[in-house]
Amino acid sequence: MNPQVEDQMELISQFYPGIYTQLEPQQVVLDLRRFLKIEYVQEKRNHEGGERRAKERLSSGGARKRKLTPEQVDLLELNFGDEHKLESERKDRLASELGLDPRQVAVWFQNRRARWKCKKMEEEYSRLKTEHESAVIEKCRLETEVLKLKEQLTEAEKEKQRLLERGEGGSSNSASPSFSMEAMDPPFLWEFGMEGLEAIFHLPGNNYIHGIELVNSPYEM
DNA sequence: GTTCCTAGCAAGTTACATCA
DNA sequence: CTGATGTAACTTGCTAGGAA
Repeated sequence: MNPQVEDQMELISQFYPGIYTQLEPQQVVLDLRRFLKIEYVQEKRNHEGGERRAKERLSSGGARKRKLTPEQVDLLELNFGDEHKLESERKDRLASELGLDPRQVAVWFQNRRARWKCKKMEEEYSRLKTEHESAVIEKCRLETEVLKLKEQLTEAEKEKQRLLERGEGGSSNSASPSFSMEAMDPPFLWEFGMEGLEAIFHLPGNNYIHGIELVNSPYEM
């Protein structure tokens, strides 16, 4: 038998006399470590505390994983609803009321806090996801609007160019090749009537814009 | 001030019960 | 029987308080 197993057997024989004698030592060590979870290595740092806890666990039933009754869970949930933290006094009182080990109550609260946090994170994720999706939709809508406006701007500029060319052809006093509001005398504009003006400055949906400002728009291609 | 012990917690993991 | 799921119990690493 290797020294470590020997040590473990000694430890086990102290706590659980009579149990190991009927079985192979290796099997006893494996089984007891499995079912009673004797933290041999960890107990080195806190040996006495570990022994005490191991004994407490054995005295309170030994076997692990006992499903709590609905009544026990109800009372625990009720207490958790009041306060997520569990001070020592409340833990002992609850354990006594429920007929459980105080450690079980502590473990239940730890697990319950973990589940609560997990659920909160899921809710937060869901909320952020919805927000993100709304933002993406709004971004698409705005991009589409920008495209439409660019098209309208292009059309307006083409129309402006056509009008300028017609103006140049019919009048010899217009020397400036570039378009500007200042360069256009009111009589010149009025020559084309209201239809000509609207072709330049009117946008569908009652959106009137300033031609010059749109030319310098940040959305310009 | 330092060391040791104890208790509690979060995060991650394991083991078991239950169900489809 | 088996895989998925929920959860009790455990492990690890850390912190804090009290006693020696």
